[in-house]
Amino acid sequence: MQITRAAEYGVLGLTALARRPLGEVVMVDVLCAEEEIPRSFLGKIFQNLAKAGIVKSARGSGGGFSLSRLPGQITALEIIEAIEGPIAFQRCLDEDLGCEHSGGCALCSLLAVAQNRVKEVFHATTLSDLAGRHIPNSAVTRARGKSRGKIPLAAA
Amino acid sequence: MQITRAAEYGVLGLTALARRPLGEVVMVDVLCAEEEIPRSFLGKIFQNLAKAGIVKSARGSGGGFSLSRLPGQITALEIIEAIEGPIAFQRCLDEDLGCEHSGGCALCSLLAVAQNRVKEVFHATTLSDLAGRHIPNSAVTRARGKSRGKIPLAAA
DNA sequence: TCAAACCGGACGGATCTCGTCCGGTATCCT
DNA sequence: AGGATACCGGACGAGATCCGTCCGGTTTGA
Ligand code: SF4
Ligand code: SF4
Repeated sequence: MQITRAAEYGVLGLTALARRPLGEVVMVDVLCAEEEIPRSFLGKIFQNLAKAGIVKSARGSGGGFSLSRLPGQITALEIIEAIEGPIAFQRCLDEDLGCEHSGGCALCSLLAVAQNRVKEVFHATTLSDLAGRHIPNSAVTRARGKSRGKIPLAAA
Repeated sequence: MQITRAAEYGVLGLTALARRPLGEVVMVDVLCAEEEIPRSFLGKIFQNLAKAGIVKSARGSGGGFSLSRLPGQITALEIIEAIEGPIAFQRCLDEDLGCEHSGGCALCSLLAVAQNRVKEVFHATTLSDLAGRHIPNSAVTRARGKSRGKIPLAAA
């Protein structure tokens, strides 16, 4: 019952991208430094994001990634499903290669509801929402290094 | 992003128990047969349920498990958390040994909401709800064996 | 031509999942 | 008392998944 780190890093990396004007091309090295994510891992994750059409990739020198849409038009659901695959609480809810029991199963009905609730939440949240209430990891660790105290909140 | 089989089996086993009058003592062998669950696995799962106070265990010959409360007073949340541990979408949401970033993280706020949605759903569903809309696995496979067709729905 | 940057798959250690097994203990029956 | 029965609890192990890393290949710009 957990989101993977890949999804977590993906979202974090995208917020770093969303902080910039639309279309600006940024290398994964820069994103990694800002959010303190292992470099080669984020590279791999962004490949999926590119394949899903959420970011555009530019190769060669001066290349990198750029958002392919406005942050307000990218939902958290899209991002997470692009990275983790479709969210499915149970095999019967994903593909129909699930068990034959589906028709009369106590769990299926319960899990279907629960799963749809989280999909709703993820669908209603956009990348710009996320970026808005986010403080980059690098800023957090810098502050912690200096003052060993509270981190000032962005929206407070 | 999945419920484990242990939780699935646990719920299924409990519905089998809930089909009987309150307090009736049933061996795990019987529960397993009804819901077609590996025997030694369900035994292990019911140990957790006993520890959580959801079922009572009776040892020795003629022993087994019995519900310790009315099915209407046992929530799905209880059952699942007894088996899987607390529902936590992310380490920072579980214990406070999470990352220092919590204060300004884009994900924490999103995941906290999503997680609470599923907790609500699980909390609002009781074992009697589940048992009511459930057809035992053994009945399903028997029907499939005979007719190779549709399984009649309980509530339709 | 050369260097920069992504692409894509292979790989490996760590952890978790799904069970099984077995000796121990409590209970009941005779 | 002596079995037989059934849960207890921990160890074990095969397999899958997670978390990254690595490296050779390809595209692009200078
Ligand atoms: S037993 Fe129920 S919840 Fe589990 S896979 Fe089958 S239909 Fe789905
Ligand atoms: S980065 Fe955010 S979501 Fe992830 S563990 Fe830290 S506070 Fe929680």
